[in-house]
Amino acid sequence: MPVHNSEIAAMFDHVADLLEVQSANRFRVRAYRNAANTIRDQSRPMARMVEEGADLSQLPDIGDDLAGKITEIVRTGHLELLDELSEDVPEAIVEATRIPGVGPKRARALFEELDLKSLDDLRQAAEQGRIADVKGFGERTQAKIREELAEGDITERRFRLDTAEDFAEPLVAYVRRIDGVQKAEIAGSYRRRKETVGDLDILAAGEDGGAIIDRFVEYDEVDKVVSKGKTRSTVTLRAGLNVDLRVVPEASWGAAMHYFTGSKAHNVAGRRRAQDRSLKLNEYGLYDGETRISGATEEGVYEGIGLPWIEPVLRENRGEIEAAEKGELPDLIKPDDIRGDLHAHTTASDGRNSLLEMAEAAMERGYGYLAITDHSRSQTQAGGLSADKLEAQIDEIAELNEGFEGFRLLASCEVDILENGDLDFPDKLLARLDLVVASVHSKFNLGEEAQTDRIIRAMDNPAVSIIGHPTGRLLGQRRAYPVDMERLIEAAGERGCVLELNANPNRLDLSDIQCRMAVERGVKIAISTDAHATGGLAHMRYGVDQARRGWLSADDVANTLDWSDLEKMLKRG
DNA sequence: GCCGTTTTCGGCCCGACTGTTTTCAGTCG
Ligand SMILES: Nc1nc2c(ncn2[C@H]2C[C@H](O)[C@@H](COP(=O)(O)OP(=O)(O)OP(=O)(O)O)O2)c(=O)[nH]1
Ligand SMILES: [Mg+2]
Ligand SMILES: [Mg+2]
Ligand SMILES: [Zn+2]
Repeated sequence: MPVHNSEIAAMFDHVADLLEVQSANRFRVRAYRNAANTIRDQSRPMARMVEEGADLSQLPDIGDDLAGKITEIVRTGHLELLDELSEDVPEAIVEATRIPGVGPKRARALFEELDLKSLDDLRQAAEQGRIADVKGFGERTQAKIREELAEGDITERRFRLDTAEDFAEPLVAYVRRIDGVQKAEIAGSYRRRKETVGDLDILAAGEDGGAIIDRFVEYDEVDKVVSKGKTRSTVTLRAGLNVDLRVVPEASWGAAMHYFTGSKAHNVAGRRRAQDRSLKLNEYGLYDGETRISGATEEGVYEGIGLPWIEPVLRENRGEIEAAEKGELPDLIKPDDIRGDLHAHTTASDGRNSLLEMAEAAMERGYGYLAITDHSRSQTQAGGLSADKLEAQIDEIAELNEGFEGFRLLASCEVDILENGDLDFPDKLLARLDLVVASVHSKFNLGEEAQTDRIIRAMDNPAVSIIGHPTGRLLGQRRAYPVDMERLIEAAGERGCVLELNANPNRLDLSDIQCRMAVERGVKIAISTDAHATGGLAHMRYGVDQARRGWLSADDVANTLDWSDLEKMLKRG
């Protein structure tokens, strides 16, 4: 699959950036951005859809023109419009718009007035005091640009959800203690439980926003106050994380939660629905003319635009509004539905706790089972087990199980998928296990087709129950290895294999969209923590949240079954 | 550039903060 959706989307976003610098019609700019989002959200590759002759203009926000441009990109690898725009607009202007407070208009003005060629030119101009000479710019803007560029890195940094929690929980507790704050909640992508967050968005209810914000910016961890008004403020924490605080009267709480939870696309869709009903929706309420008809609760806001309340995890404008309208919202899986964990390590390989300790921790969580999945022999750096050691572990598990009531350890392993798709233990040994998790831990750069073939070949072995962390990505550290997810899912479906949703907040592999595609094709998902210590079992909630973002219900998830049912489900042909 | 059971043309979400502004455009959420 030569051109990926993410690349097509990036090209459309780039077109939008360049058009914006040229002061093109802003709705045309928005059309490219909307199309980019649509493409990014598709589980199927555009390239494959073009190949099949699908009508791309059926996709939301893709019309005949953009369908043609997608086809052009798929066929040629290029977009003529983008090539032309790139000749006319220096890339450095687009780069400059990444400086907070500098948008397309001001970036272009600076580059043209001062005849700049690069970001480094801009930095020098700021240092030499030439920016303040440009009409419409002053000392403050100049100082801000100088500071931002001196700090070096202007690329947007995103934080893992678990990292964000460490900052968010004490901060929202602080906000709740501020005089005059009636209540406060974290909204934004954090409330939607996105795998990474760009910032923290905190909503507070109170009458005197100015006073509340004065206290907010005094928070110990605040490094810089970016902006500060009567209803909203932005600060940067020492860790580099931005925090937006929004303060509204309690009567607007629901509308403001709706607004601040987003996503932006979900908000815009909701506001358009309001328009269609001759109403107006903003963060203060839903209005019929001057009259507020709702706003205190989210339920009231949704009701006013003819919808049931929608779970925050679904608010991405990926069909949830249409589903809500038809009363077809999914019955999302809940943490309580989880009956056990199917991926965990012990001191036998690279874990930090014993079989018994892991078992006790699992029982404490109310589980009926825990699969012990230590590494296989090729994983020498991760303490991979020899065949003998695994045999011994199987016996040890059997012995321990005799002492448990209403709980059992499952004898398993996380067996390496070797380069040719063979497994790292002999079939005879694998046959003794309750289930087998097979994972790729080496040769990430085989190329998409070979990598996909490799994993499918592993699934050809009927011993394989689950494919572990199917893309190998590490959030913020390592990209997924190239793999054809649609083909992988189809193959898993044909073979009765389960795909793992690795719940470690460092992985969350599969993604929300991939989970959704899998269950749409009838493939079950195992939400597994890959715990390397007893504490790791608690990562389950991240996996459940990710599953919810993928529209999964309990029925779609293998480890919502009791072991007796799960055992039957895992049995292959 | 997209879209439409009241439209195939004329709309396109709506509001806060900033800086340099003499009345608001730009940027951002
Ligand atoms: N109506 C409307 N709401 C917006 C717009 N931009 C942002 N919002 C709302 C929805 C967002 O979820 C919320 C917080 O904005 P953020 O920029 O922090 O986005 P979000 O938290 O969704 O993602 P993030 O992980 O921070 O990048 O504000 C907009 O242009 N219009
Ligand atoms: Mg945010
Ligand atoms: Mg924000
Ligand atoms: Zn692994």
